[in-house]
Amino acid sequence: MLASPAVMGVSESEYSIAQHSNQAIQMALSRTRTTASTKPAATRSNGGTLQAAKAAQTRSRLLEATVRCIVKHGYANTTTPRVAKEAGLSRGAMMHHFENGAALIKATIIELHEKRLRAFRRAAERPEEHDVDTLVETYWAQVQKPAFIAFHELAVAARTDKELADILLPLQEEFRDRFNAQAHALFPEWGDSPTQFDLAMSLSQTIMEGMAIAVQTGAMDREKVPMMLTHLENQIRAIMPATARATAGKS
Amino acid sequence: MLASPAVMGVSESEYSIAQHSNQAIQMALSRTRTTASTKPAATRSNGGTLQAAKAAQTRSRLLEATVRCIVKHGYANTTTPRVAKEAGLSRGAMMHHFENGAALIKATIIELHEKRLRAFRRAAERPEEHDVDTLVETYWAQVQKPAFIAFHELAVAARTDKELADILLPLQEEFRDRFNAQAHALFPEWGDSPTQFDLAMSLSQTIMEGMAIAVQTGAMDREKVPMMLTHLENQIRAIMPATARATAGKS
DNA sequence: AAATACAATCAGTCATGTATGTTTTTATTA
DNA sequence: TAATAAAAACATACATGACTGATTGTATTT
Repeated sequence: MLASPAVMGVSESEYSIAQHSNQAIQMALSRTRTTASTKPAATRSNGGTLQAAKAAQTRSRLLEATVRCIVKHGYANTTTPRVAKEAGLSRGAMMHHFENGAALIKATIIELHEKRLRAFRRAAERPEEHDVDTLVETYWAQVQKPAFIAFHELAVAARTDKELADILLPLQEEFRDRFNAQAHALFPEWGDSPTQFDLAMSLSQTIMEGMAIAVQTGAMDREKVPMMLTHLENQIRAIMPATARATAGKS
Repeated sequence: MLASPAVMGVSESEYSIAQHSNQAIQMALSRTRTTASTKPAATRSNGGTLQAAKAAQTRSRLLEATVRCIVKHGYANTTTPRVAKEAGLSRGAMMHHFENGAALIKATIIELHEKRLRAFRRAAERPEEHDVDTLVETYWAQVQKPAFIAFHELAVAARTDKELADILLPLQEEFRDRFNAQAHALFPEWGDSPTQFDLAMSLSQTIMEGMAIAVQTGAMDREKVPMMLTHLENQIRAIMPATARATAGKS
């Protein structure tokens, strides 16, 4: 709706730059290739052949470019030419790896989803940082990263885009479930208080995700964040069952 | 990006229906006109002339249609032909009232902004309903209405759209200020506890707005809403200064 | 040589802004 | 007061630019 044509049109020179950087990447890849033949397992993760490795790398570059585009320009302005440019590839080459835009988006969503779950798992694998404060700050850091921003951008778009919703909603449900499972593993002490646990989890997610969006969209001042996080931490400790308070609480 | 061309094309018949309903409205307006000449102040709110009333009505129809489009199809798919169709008007007629898409969006934002503030003021003007529970439920009802959904849709789009941001961000700041002023008027008892007041306000907005978005986008189950609202209400009462607890609290 | 990665080009569709008609309302005056 | 010119509301048509999917062509790998 509100997009001035002059701004939309990308200059020819910019395209050339992209093409140029593309060639640079190609050269770098060629060099990698010659050395890679001696250690196949490292780069040849997929089919074992060189082309497969190249394809996998290009695919991954495209997915990363898609996420960058969504974060920088929004989902609506993430067009196939733009992603190709961002990846330093021609659109034709891109269409070779993903038969259409929908395929690219779908692959990106799945990749994003797994990225978020991996990040969450890594956080869980640090038993020395299982106190409430650290976990809150860790999740707060997460919701400010590109993966979450892109995910929210997609979630908003999916509200009015059935095709997107069909891909995204099942994944969101899976994320919620796995998120909950991880959280249970993190806090075995809450096992006998499922209601409180549920409240603490919902509260954490709502406040931190809501705040991240509010700050991103200018609905809230950044200055209020520390106050809110501190309050949330205290709240979680207050909700916590007395048995757990000794192990995970600090206050 | 992900929009199948077949779905995008709107059938001819739908357009005809819009045209027809348009004529119906015109006829209704004509009838109003003959009677309106006896009581000019009612319908001729603007310049006093009949055309002015007609223009105002059409303008308002266009703004409402824009909001409906944003809510139904998302900001990105809110195109000028779509809005015109939704309003039952030709695109040319629409361009007569708003010289371009930007003007329409800007007017819509201002209208939305004032609508939200009016709704908030109405809530404030009921001294009999100034207890915490009622206020929370009132605001919760607000953030589920089209005005808030559209506003969020615009806020997300503005993150990556400078032109939109230039219109929206100043208005958002104004909204925050007016919102705060209204809230102060609502709770004079908190006057001597600005820090607590700030926390209670931020908490309320973050939780309810965040939850509304989360529910809308499928990130959260609707079932968890009552639990969260109850908790928020209790929280506000806990944060409240002791002097106020007697008047506005229910415990 | 067959297949795969990649590039370039084309036709179709849609949105945007603008220019040009048509009808209705308002103002003016005979 | 009836006729009419000016203005405003509304409709239609056109030119431009962008994205999409598809086709065709080239170089590299197997």
